[in-house]
Amino acid sequence: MSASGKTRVPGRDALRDSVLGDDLVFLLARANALTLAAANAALAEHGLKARSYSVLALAADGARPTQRELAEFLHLDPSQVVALVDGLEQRQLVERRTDPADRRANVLVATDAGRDLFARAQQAARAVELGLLATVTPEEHERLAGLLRLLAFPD
Amino acid sequence: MSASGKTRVPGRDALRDSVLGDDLVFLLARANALTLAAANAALAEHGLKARSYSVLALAADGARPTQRELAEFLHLDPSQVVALVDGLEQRQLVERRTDPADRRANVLVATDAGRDLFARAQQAARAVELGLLATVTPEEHERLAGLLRLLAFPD
DNA sequence: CATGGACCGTTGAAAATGTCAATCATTGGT
DNA sequence: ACCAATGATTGACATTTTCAACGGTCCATG
Repeated sequence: MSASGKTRVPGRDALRDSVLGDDLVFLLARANALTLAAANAALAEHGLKARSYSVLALAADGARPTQRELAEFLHLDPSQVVALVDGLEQRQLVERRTDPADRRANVLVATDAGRDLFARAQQAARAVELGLLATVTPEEHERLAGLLRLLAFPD
Repeated sequence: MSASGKTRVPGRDALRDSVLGDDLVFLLARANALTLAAANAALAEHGLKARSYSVLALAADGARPTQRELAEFLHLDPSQVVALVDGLEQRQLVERRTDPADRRANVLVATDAGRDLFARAQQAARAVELGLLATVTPEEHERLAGLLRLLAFPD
């Protein structure tokens, strides 16, 4: 062989060096897909997916979000939140409490069991995240999170 | 008022400061959703979505990818690639050529019209990307791309 | 050179997600 | 007291994802 010590499959990495290799939207989509798959796999043993994990997380740390707020924050349709909360409530991980300040709204609160499960699931989630970024310094890890926050919450 | 000069809606940003605010998987999902929506909106005037744009991009820069390679690279099921290519081929933006080296495989090539459209769409796509990261230095922009590549292509 | 297992693209169906409109109960402004 | 606006819910519909099966082609064996 000629040039360098690269271990690249011919067809595959010609694509990686193509126009899309610099396309942020594409990189984001692909990174998200892989990352999501890893997270779902890790959360499966707790009976959760990334979605239900997120809802449980927000219920578990006492923010007392309404379903509307959940929908906005998770970028979901309110009807999807209904289904998600239904699932968690049936498993007694979470309770709907009508907001005393606005009786149309339901506020989400985690049960003890919910907090327990979340604590365990969170460990798994953190392990995945560290595994994904194992090759990167903690500073870069945090920098990535910061830049993603900019994209995720454009004020 | 009391503490700081923050302009935060009470309910909304309590969530942002919750556990999920540091969760890479969540940030990635949300950033991806917003970014994808912006890209789709911008590409719509060219009759494309992020998906078809990606396929067209890979066909247009002469990498001559097979559909299998496309599927792997775009993290899609081969059957989805069929539909995507069907659409582009019907619009005469792309051609299927059976790979002379392996007559099972189709190689994708952009037509002149396809390259033209891609050139225009690419400008729109770049504008979106710059708009999304307008508040960030070019160095940080590139750093973000680099970190996302790590997640998107874990070798 | 014949054969069989693996691979490519295609099809079709099933499951999961995303999107939307209509409804009921409640709220808050006038 | 009224009425437009809002939160949750339901049900319908479109889109996306995932999977299994198939015909055509390749290639490593015998």
